[in-house]
Amino acid sequence: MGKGEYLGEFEQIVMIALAHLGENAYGMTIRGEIEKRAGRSVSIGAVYATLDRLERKGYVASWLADPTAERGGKAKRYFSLEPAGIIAIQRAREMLTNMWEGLDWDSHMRTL
Amino acid sequence: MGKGEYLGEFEQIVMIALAHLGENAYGMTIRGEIEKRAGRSVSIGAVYATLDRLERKGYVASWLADPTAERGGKAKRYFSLEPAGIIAIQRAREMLTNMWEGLDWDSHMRTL
DNA sequence: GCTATATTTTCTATTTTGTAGAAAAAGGAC
DNA sequence: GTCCTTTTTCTACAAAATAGAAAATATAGC
Repeated sequence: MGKGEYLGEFEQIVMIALAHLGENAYGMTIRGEIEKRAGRSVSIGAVYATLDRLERKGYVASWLADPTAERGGKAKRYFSLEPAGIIAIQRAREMLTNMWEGLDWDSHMRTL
Repeated sequence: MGKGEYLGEFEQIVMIALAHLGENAYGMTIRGEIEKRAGRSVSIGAVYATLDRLERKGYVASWLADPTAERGGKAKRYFSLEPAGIIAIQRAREMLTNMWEGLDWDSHMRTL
């Protein structure tokens, strides 16, 4: 895609989920947030692969947390939005808004 | 992607452009509409590749027109949205709306 | 008819995204 | 130490995005 200039569909979804979760964003909660809001099941592998790509692009940051004493398990890796990521997701949103703007959608509804 | 269950980012853009253009949607005008609204330059190859994919999925239909006497050139291939396409693009829009809904975006603006 | 020119679509190749799911880590409980 | 539980890693592959040169094909002029 040129050089990854624009956010893909799933990348957008992941970033918005991150924004909603705030301090509590890590693999499993991110996946849950997406399933809840988008009403769409996603594999955990898809979430991490996307998160890794987003991190490489400088849109999100991650760090390992100390293991909490909740009940065992590997340490969580938390994620947060980086300034560049916030700009990117805003841009993606605006672009879509501009695309939809002024559409006389009803004229297409006849076909339904 | 499962089995192409969801629309990709550019697929959405192309379909919305199609909706705006109505009767006058063919390769070149679609590309122009995207550049105008999304403010993003796209190669003609990207447009057609996406249109072909969308047609294979049954989201858009296309047909060759008689060559108009405007000034030579190959016959135009017009495109239009199919009912299934309209449903798909609506769904994609709703999904994104649900993702954005209720986001306390300001709390993230601090970083900017 | 031939040539130049304009318009639009095709084709080919490659990179980036999207996706799944099994395997690996690693801490707590007993 | 062995067995759960939670979470991340890894591997492999399918689909989407993208570019741009090449091919088609019609009109105009001579």
